[in-house]
Amino acid sequence: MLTAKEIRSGFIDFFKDKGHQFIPSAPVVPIGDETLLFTNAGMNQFKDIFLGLKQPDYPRAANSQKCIRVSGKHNDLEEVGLDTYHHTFFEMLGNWSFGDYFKAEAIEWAWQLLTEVYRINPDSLWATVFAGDKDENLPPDEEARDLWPKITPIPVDRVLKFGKKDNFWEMGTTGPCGPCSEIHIDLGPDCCDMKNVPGHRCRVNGGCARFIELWNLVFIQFNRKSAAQLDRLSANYVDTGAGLERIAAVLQNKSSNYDTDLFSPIICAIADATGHKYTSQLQSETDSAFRVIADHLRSVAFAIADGVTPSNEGRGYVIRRILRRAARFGRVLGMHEPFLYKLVNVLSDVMGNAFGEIKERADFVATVIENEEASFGRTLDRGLEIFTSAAKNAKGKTISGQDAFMLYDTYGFPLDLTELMAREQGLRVDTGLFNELMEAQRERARAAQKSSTIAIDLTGFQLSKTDDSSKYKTDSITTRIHSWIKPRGRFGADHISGTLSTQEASPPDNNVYGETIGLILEETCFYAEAGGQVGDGGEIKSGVDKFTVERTEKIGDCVIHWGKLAGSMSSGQEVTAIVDKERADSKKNHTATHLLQWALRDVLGGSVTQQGSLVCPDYLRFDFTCPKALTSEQIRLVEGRVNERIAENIPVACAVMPIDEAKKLGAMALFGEKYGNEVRVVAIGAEDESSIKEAFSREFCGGTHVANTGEIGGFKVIKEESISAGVRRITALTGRALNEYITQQSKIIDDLVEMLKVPVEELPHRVRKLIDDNKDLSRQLKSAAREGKNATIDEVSSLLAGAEKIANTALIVGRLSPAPVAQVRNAIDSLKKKAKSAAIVLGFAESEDKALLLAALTDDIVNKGISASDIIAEIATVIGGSGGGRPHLAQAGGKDAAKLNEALEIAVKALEKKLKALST
RNA sequence: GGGGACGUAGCUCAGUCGGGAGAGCGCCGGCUUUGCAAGCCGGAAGUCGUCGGUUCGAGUCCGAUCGUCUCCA
Repeated sequence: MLTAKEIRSGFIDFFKDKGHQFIPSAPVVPIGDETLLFTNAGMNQFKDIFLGLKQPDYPRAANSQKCIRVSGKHNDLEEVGLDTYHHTFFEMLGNWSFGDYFKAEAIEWAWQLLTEVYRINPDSLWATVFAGDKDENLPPDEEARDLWPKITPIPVDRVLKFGKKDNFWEMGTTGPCGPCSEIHIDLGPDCCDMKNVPGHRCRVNGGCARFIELWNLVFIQFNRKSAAQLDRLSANYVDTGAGLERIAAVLQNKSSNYDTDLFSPIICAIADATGHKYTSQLQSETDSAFRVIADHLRSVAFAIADGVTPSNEGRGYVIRRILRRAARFGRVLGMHEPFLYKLVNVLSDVMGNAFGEIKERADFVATVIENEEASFGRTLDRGLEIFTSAAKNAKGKTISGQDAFMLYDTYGFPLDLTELMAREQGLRVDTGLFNELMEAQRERARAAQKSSTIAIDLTGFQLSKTDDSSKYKTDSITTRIHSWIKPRGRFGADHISGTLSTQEASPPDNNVYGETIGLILEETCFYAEAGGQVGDGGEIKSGVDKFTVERTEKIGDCVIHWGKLAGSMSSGQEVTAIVDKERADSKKNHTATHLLQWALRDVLGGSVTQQGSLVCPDYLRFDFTCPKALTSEQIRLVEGRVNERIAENIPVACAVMPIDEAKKLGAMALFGEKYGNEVRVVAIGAEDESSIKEAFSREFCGGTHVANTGEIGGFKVIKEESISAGVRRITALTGRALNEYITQQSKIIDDLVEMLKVPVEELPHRVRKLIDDNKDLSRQLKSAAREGKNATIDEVSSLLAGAEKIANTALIVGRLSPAPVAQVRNAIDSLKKKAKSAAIVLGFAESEDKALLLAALTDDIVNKGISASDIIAEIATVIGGSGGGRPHLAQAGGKDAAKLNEALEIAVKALEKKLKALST
């Protein structure tokens, strides 16, 4: 029996024999492709070739591609675990022809591999071809239909025709597309899982498990320009895909992918960890949990190894959702504490040979998973409390849709968990309303999305290859204009040559006044955004005519300068391209980034790995793996190391070499980054190419760098923060920006010195003392008020002595000297205790235009229906203010301090009246 | 990119209509006990995330900002 490892290498070796270049799997995170969350097919990394944006390095290629399918057109997330073959993570075996061989060879080799190498019984295989589509004006693929029986021993009656849904492949709404031909296998009547479905008949594409698709051969021969327009491509491509997991199941004679040796070690490890047994049953709840966990572990682990960490947006959010789904199914198996992270080692054993990254980063992956599991535990705990109150709110035994949605949307508590717990208490959940609210949320997000996405579709433009090698050598060159990209409508664009102008007299088609357009040169010294370094800005000039470059982008091999034209320029015209002076700042920041990475590894150890970086003229940012925050001591050490190297004015050399040679030299590559066969190595500490071995820092890098570290001028970390579990971010400054920063900081210090009138070095001590004194004083004030050791109490006591009494209630009204309100309130409290029964109104003037009044009543008076807030409201108007409070205490403020005495007199009269009314 | 929630004592949180900053746990002291656990009595502990606004008065209302959690794309 073939192992999965043998099946994988068998595939690759077979196609190597047929002249194919083996291309390693691209990362599951597509670099520089924001249209795609995750790599979801083998062809992703060749997309630019199919789009005609890039020339292939080889005419034929083969690989086994790591794929994740969780969103968009192929969303299998909710299906996983319920059947034997849906996965969020899988490997796609594929072979490609880029304008080389076509249908005949693709069919012949697929058949040969399946029947001769994998030794599948030819009698069980079926083929399908495209039947054509009248609405689309697409002819049937007669060529493929004729080839099958001609090239292979398959009988004509086992070559079936299917429509557009099954046998026509499209990448998106536009772009390359073509008919496809699939190979299916008949596993025999026993494998049908739809025997109970009335009217079911086992057949190819019939929906049951007896016939399954093994391999899809796509023949790309058209380019879709619009829904109505389909053009024939000049070159034909072959793009094939076969799921490794499925083939392994067939060849290992298993009815489920989860029973193959790709999964069984993981399933065993889950059994060990949970104490449950896996019985390979479809209807079993615990077995489904096993499958979900095994599948999700693979997605999450590979995504993390390729640089995604759980977060609340984008790819990171998808990973969080998958991981939490796995954790939740873990609860079905009784696991309430983190345990998924323990499975990473087993996964690394199974997959580590084919995909080294999972082995190298196993510890990091496990740490990230463990943290995320723990965080999910906290989310659930909090959700449980909120669920309890939602359950109390339930009317008519139904938890409202709003409550269920709030639990989900705000607190991340899964709906099915809400439903499960509701059932346990004999309650239902209003899922109808929940779904409505969910849809409204989606609609909001979609509506907001439209206005912000500006993606210009350049499909099928056959863009030229720009020679941009001089970007490393110079900031200005003389060259010629090749062509233009002119945006049209919202997402479309035209690729044109000729003259564009901003002069009023020019024809409307050529007038681009105020528009952002793309300029393509024959050669350029502009650096296009890549590897974390932002694209250059600058000018492209010819006499008085000027094109201002705002941003530079590389699509395929073509460098596009986006910006605005002033004047008039034509294709073929000679121009001078000049990069902004800011480029020099980017160079400093980029070399400093390499020094930073070296220093971090020096101080923190070799486990520091780059997770991402941003180099722009103003600052640099570096993300790296590190379990906890750096101490200020560590940051100082790192800064010191970098600044030492800058002071030593060490030379920086760059060299282009084969990737194997670069690896041998120990140059650091970026995880999750894809490299070609030739890589550029930037070495700090090497005089020239020949001495690269002597450099202390060697990195794969296509960016621009200073020639000597001394040019950097200085380095300072201004921020250290966490961006997700296990990943820290450092932001730092060099050169010009650092100078500006220092100037600004020292101005602040100067201001403080001026304000506090102390020498600089005593500043911290002085501020500390101010804070301490302040704290001390407010504490003293508080305790003085509490202990009654203040003038207000004395004043108030003397008022009590001379107070009028109405039916045993003391009527205390008087004016006090200014005091803090809290102190007066406190005095009132002690007064109330002494007087037993009292009505109190006190006032004082804080300043000429600010007076305060307080009214208070003992409880016995309050109980008889008099309210302090009524009294305060009445007298507050006298001093031109307003106020309020509660029945036993109220306060008011006003602007007219001169009328304070008048207000107090009115208070006396009002209280006398009320108290007398009570006593009669 | 667009929503929602949260930020109050060392920790977990309450704080209604804008009107005296609170509880439980923990901490400190005393008593009880051979000791421990426990109990009783007492005590300390706060920039209510930060900044600004409205108001006589803001933990509470409004705006900005930082941080944490969460959903959607």
